[in-house]
This record gives sequence, C-alpha cells and structure tokens, in this order.
Amino acid sequence: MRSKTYFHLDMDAFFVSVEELFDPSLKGKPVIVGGRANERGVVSAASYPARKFGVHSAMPLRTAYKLCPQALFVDGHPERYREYSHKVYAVLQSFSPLVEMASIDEAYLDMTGTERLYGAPLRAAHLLHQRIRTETLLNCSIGIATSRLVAKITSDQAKPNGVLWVIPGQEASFLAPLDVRKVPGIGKVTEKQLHSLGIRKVGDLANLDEAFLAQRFGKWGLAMAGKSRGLDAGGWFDTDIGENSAPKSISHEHTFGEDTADLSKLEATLARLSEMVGRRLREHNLHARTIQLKLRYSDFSTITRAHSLGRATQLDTEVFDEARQLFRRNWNAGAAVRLLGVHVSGFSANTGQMDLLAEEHHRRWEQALAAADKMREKFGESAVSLAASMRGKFRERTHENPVGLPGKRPK
DNA sequence: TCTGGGGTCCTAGGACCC
DNA sequence: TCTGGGGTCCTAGGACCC
Repeated sequence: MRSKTYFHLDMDAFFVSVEELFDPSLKGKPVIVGGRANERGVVSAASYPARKFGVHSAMPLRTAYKLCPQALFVDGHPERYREYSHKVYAVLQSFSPLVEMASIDEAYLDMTGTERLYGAPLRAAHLLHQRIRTETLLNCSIGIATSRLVAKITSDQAKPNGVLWVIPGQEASFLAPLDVRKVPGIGKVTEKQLHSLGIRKVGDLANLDEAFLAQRFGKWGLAMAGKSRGLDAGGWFDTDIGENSAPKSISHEHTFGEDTADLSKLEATLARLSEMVGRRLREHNLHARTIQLKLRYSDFSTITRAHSLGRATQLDTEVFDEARQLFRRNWNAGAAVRLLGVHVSGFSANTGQMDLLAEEHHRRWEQALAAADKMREKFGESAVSLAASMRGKFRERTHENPVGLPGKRPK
C-alpha cells in the first residue's frame, strides 16, 4: 500500500500576529494577548520577543508581568481571529479539497496523490506557505509526514515560519530524540509518570515492551506505543480528514473579577450564561438533553452537577431553570464563588414528542428568542438581555412569561 | 505561578434491563 | 436467596488541546 502524505499547517503566534496587523506599532515588541497585566486570567498568546523572557501561553497574566514588565498587554479579539481563520481556510480549500481545521489556527490536509498537480511534497508546501503569506499577510509553519501525528510534531519543529518534511520511513528516527512531551496527548501528568519510569525521550518509549505499557496505562498505553513509532494510533488522530463533525457540547463560563457570594449576582450570571448557550443552540439548530452546572469556589475546588431532561431543548429559559435548580441544590450557600459555567450536551436534531399545546407554546418562545438573536446581531449584545431583565424581575416570573421578557412580542 | 474559556475524549461506578 | 454477565445510560471527574 502506498503511504499517505499529510500536511499540518500551524499559524505562527496567531493571535499576536493578527493584532499586529491591526496595530503595526506592536511589531517586533514583547506582546502578550489575553488581558491586562494585573487581571485574573492567563496568557492567550505571546510574541516571540516576549517568549524570550519565559512568557508562554496558559501562564497567569500576573506571572507574565513579573517576568516581562515592559511587555505590551492587549485584550484578545475573537472576532478578528475567526475572520483570519476563515481567510486561512479559504486558501487551504483552494489548494486541496481534503482539509480539516483542527482549531482556530491549525489545519490538516490530505495531500496524497497531488504530485501531478503540485510536484513533490516540499515544493507543494512551499507553494502553500507562500500563498498563505500573500493572502493573509501572516506567517505559518508546515509539517509534512505520512501520518497526521508526525505531521503535527513536524510543523512544531519547523517553527517559526518554516517548512519541514519527514521522509517516509524516517518517522521513528525523527521522533526518537524528542522529549515525550512533544507527543500530542502526553501532557504534564503523563510526562511525570513516564519520567518516574525513566522514560524521557520518544525513543525510550518506542523501545519499551507494548505489553508493559498496556498493563501500566491500559488502552492509552497501547496508543502511546503506536505514537512513539509515528502511527495515528487510536483516538482522534485515527479519523479521516474532511468529515468535520457537528459539535458535541456547548458551554459558557465566567470567572468573576472578585469572588462573590451574592445570590442575585450569581443567578444573574447563570441567566446570562444560559442565554449565551441557548443562542448558540439555536444558531446550530441543536437541541440538548443534558444541562450541566460548573461551580468553582475561592479555593479552586470545582464541582460539576448535571441533569438530563426528558426532552431536548434549545430554550434559554429551560436551560436556565435547570442550571438554577442545580445551583440551588448544590451551592454551599454563603461560600464565595470564583467561577460559574453552563454546559449542555446530548444533542438531537429535534425535541422528540410533545403534545400540541406544548408544541405551540414552545414554537412561540422559539420565535421570540430567534427574533431576539437577530436584534443582537443588528444592534449588539446589550440590545436584548434576559440577564438584565431578570435582575429586578425574579419574583414576577409566571408560567406564561417565564423569564420576565417585555410583553411586546417582536414582529 | 495564584491559576481563562471553549472544547474532546476517557474512566469508573451505579442504575436498569435482559 | 450471598447470586452471573453483558449492554447502555447517567453522572462526576480528570487529562489534554489551543
């Protein structure tokens, strides 16, 4: 069987690079995207000059400030990143039909059998690299290999702004000297466990007996054995490119600027989060059966509590009612809360059966909420807010008017 | 170090059913 | 009633990714 050819394309310092397009004065400076230096939060992205000081993504902003006080701290702009992600995707699609965005700033391409069109893999990759640069004004790095896994590791080795090809047959020797942490799926915890066994390099992993790994790590051990040899063994890597699946869950969460035990503030936040979740459900035309609350206290201890409905919903009010019930039943009352989250899953295309009356009731609410969604699109987030209307109106809620929306129905 | 927000996948126990 | 085995659903938590 002929081997496959995969590209993994990864944008360089994506969020920072996009911000630099909007504000060229940032170029060449230590830039940190994610928020103000003294805010609660973490670094979303750091420019290469900032990385020289030890700043990296996921690091607390306050820590980043200590390491690099002269850095320019800027807020993130998700709409800008989505816009540029779409631009990247458009270039990729014009290049190959087998494309899959793996996240906002990276993609896989199945380039098997495209030699007649583009020539050898390295030549094709350089062509793509140039086209991305021309069309988006952004730098990227491209890894080429016979598996998605190795292509991903390769693009990381190619950074910044590089192209790298692992010749078929050379996968294991390419991987062998790399730290186990370079393998996607091996994080902090697994790395530590492997280190305690004296396994530090991918080559050490490849030399181990599979049975030992299976016994020690179960299914995941077998997958690691395959990965250490460069195979798309098990899990997400083992799927075909192109079938971009529908979302499996939708969630929104909020960390308070300061922890709070104020019930009305907490429930207003739950209402706002439920609203955001409901809107996304309707955008994707999905109905969810399982509603989950996430609750994090000051000491960072975190619980999740879920409940599955008899019938799936896409209504803010039903999501909110469930989330609030879960909250009231599980909140250690008086304890200050750091974070609240609302998460829905168990999607189905329709809601299952309903009697005619309930059907009509729901249809009206769905119409009203869809109209509200449109108004938000037109006039912005603050135009219509369940959360705002909730604040003074908790006690006035009735069955017919379950969220205290104004009486006038949008046309 | 004082720890965001949006996801995916996996494990494990208990309920419930055959 | 000292008792099996498999399948599926539900729930809680955790590792990991960008």
